[in-house]
Amino acid sequence: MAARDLQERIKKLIVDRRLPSGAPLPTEPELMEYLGASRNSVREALKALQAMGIVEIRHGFGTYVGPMSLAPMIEGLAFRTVAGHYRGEDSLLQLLELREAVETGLVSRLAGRIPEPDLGELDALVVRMEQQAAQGGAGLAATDRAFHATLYRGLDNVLLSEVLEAFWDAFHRVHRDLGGEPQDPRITCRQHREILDAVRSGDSLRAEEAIREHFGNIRERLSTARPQEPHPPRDDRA
Amino acid sequence: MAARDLQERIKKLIVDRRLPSGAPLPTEPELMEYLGASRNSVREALKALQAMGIVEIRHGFGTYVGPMSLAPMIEGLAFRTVAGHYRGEDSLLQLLELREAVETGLVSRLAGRIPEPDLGELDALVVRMEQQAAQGGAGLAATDRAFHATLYRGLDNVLLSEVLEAFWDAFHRVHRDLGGEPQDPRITCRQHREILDAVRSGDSLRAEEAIREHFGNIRERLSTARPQEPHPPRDDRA
DNA sequence: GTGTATTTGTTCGTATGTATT
DNA sequence: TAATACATACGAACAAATACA
Repeated sequence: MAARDLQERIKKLIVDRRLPSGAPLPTEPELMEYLGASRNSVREALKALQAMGIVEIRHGFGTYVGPMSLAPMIEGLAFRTVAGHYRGEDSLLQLLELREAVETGLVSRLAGRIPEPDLGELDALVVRMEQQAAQGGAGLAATDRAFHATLYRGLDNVLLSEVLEAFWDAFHRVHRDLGGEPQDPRITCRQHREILDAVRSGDSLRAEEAIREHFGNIRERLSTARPQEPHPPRDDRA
Repeated sequence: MAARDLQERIKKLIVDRRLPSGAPLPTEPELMEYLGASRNSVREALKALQAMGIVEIRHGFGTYVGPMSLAPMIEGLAFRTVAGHYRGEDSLLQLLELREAVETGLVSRLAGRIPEPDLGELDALVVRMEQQAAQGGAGLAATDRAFHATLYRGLDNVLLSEVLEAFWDAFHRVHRDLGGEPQDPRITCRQHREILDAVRSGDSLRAEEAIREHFGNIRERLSTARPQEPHPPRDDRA
């Protein structure tokens, strides 16, 4: 029996039965009978589906419908970027440009249309970012991530928000695993403040420019730091 | 031995040895010895990596480093969208809005900066599209895909282009599998012509508006056609 | 075209670890 | 603590596809 078919039939089973995220899947013996395949074949199919985030396997407990998050996409993007980097491509720069291209387009549409509570939250995030910058910079990355996530929440499109977060995660994971130098925290803070002021004022062009400058800063750090690195890479985590 | 580790160690092997796409991986017996695991465990790890597009397994031939394409991302997005649709979410609309948000931002940056040969190619594509529309509409989808791909080629970022194509593929695969009605070919042709004229003229706002109108057209077909569909879904292909 | 070696695909049986009851 | 159900892991065998002499 073709292994490729097994994956498709399990996916079909999830869709047909309208199983929501977290719903239990049939056990392996049940799947063996339902699919007419051996345990190993079923397991290989489940492993592949797990890698795509479609199912979730909990040891000694059972198999469940996955959270349908974009985590596998992050995984794939990150690996593609790391592998490309060590082969001499400027894959990390391309990933950064991808983020820049998407975010500049979005922020200009968003300027002046961010709900008040989100603006307040962004204020608080910038303040926290300034505190963390003054105290050595611990936790800065998380705050930066939250800032970008909150900024684009007003788009009211969960998928779009998740994609942006996925791009952020992939970039920062690769940047960290490759030992990239962190930004100057004060400059980063100032630029986030400027982004917030711009979108609050409703000036699309200014907001776009603020984002562009923010990314320009990161890009400079990227190109000046290491043209190529010969040392063995760190292992990236699950 | 944790199965999760095996995947990571195989990925690490690829990166450490700087294996390019298409390079042969060690055979399963070799991996068994190198990783100190049984054949079944090795195979499960390989299956998972295959699902992520990191390795490619060819029956009776060998295992190779994958093409690192975004095909798994398309697969994941498509399934997530289909599953969400049948659970009553407007996931397909969200996917369309994701494309619209990204493309409107990009086309305004691109207006007036598309190299002449690409403009000529776009011309030819619109002409072909009009021919296909007149002849019943066969092959229209492929031409539409090529139009969007060529349009954003000038961004000179392979990753960005691939991501956009991935979004296109995911949307159209789901739309087709869900039995969505095709657009009116004449309207589609006219809108693509307008997009081309706008970007050629260099008018950013006009280009943005043209893209928005194009997507607005698709969105209407989407919302009027089927609020919810109770019939069992088609199987989606590998 | 045949046969053989290599490599992946599939299956079975068995033992072990883990969580629920 | 014991019993049960489940996933995890290993080893061995045979089938199928491919390459090469």
